[in-house]
Amino acid sequence: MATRRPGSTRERLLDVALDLFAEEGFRGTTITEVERRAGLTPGTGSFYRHFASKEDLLRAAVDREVERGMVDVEASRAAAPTLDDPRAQEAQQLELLLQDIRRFDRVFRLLFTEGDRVPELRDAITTALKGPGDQVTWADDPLLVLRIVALTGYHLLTALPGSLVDGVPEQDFLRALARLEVE
Amino acid sequence: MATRRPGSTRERLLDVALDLFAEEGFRGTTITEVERRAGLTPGTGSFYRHFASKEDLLRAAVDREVERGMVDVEASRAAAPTLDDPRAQEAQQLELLLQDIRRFDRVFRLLFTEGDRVPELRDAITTALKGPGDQVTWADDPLLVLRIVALTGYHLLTALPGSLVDGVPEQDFLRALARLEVE
DNA sequence: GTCTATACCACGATAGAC
DNA sequence: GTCTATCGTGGTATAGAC
Repeated sequence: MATRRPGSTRERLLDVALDLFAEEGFRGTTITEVERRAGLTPGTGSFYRHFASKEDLLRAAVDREVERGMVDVEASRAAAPTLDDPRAQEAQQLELLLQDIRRFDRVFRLLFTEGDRVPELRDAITTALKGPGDQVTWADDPLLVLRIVALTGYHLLTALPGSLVDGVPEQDFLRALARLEVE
Repeated sequence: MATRRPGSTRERLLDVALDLFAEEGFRGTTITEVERRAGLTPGTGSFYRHFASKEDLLRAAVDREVERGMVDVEASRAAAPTLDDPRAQEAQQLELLLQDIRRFDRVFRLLFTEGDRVPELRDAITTALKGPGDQVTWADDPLLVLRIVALTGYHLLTALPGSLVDGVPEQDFLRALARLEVE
């Protein structure tokens, strides 16, 4: 071992793998770099004592992240105070939704870049992300769908310096979204 | 030459490069595949008679695409009929904006995936995309910014089967966007 | 301007000592 | 469970004949 870091080696491998896959893409991520960041000697195949292949690592990392993310989303809902004012309630809902989107940022990026290459990945994520019971549909609530779509666009554009939403305070954007109405 | 295709070899190389880079990413794209699709014998270095390196190809492909895109955007504006009804005008504006976003789809994806790796790429695209005179800002027109952000989200989510906007007809979405008002 | 051939290296993966 | 050493593959790039 080189730098001792918290968690089992397997867990550390999953941690760094998700970061790397999301930032560099599947092909852009090298096992050597994964080993390095996990505190193993880079270039040695120590990695393969924990996972069968690079693809195996990708699947395991995404699986764990989706599960964790869903737990977090549920927890944030449970922890949110119940508000009387329907306006405040709506504002809170938007804030939570943006939180959710951000929570799934890495898995989301992976979905865009590697979704076609690993179809089961796409299926696993999309079915997980919309959850079992509380499906939002365009037919039921177009305004809500529109808001989520806008939040997604906001989140993605925020990652691009120099884009439209550069310097738009989050609170302002959320407030504008909350005040939208279909005329 | 294998399959004779229109345009000079250099142009064909740029064509296929943009597709491949956008779909497979920079590292996921191989010179061999570029050669194959351009009608050259794969695996031979014929490519290098036209470009100095793979990075050179990326820059050239993006440069050409941004220039072409801007021409197309201007042309679509010039070709659009002038409408009297302000409602119809707004609807038309949204349709044109969605067209623009789609026009830049490949360059947009590249911006997301390779923006950090090639910073000048990001700068070139972002400055080009907002154009010189007609900058839209949050302070000036928040509703318009919000609409563009929503269109961007819609465009990106459309690429993901099983997502929220799956099966939402474009016309419905545009109409809803057009009828939005800040209460 | 395209091909043949090849140098060179990075990467995924395995075998085996400790 | 980590290291040393190594194999095989495939990818960027170059030299040179045609």
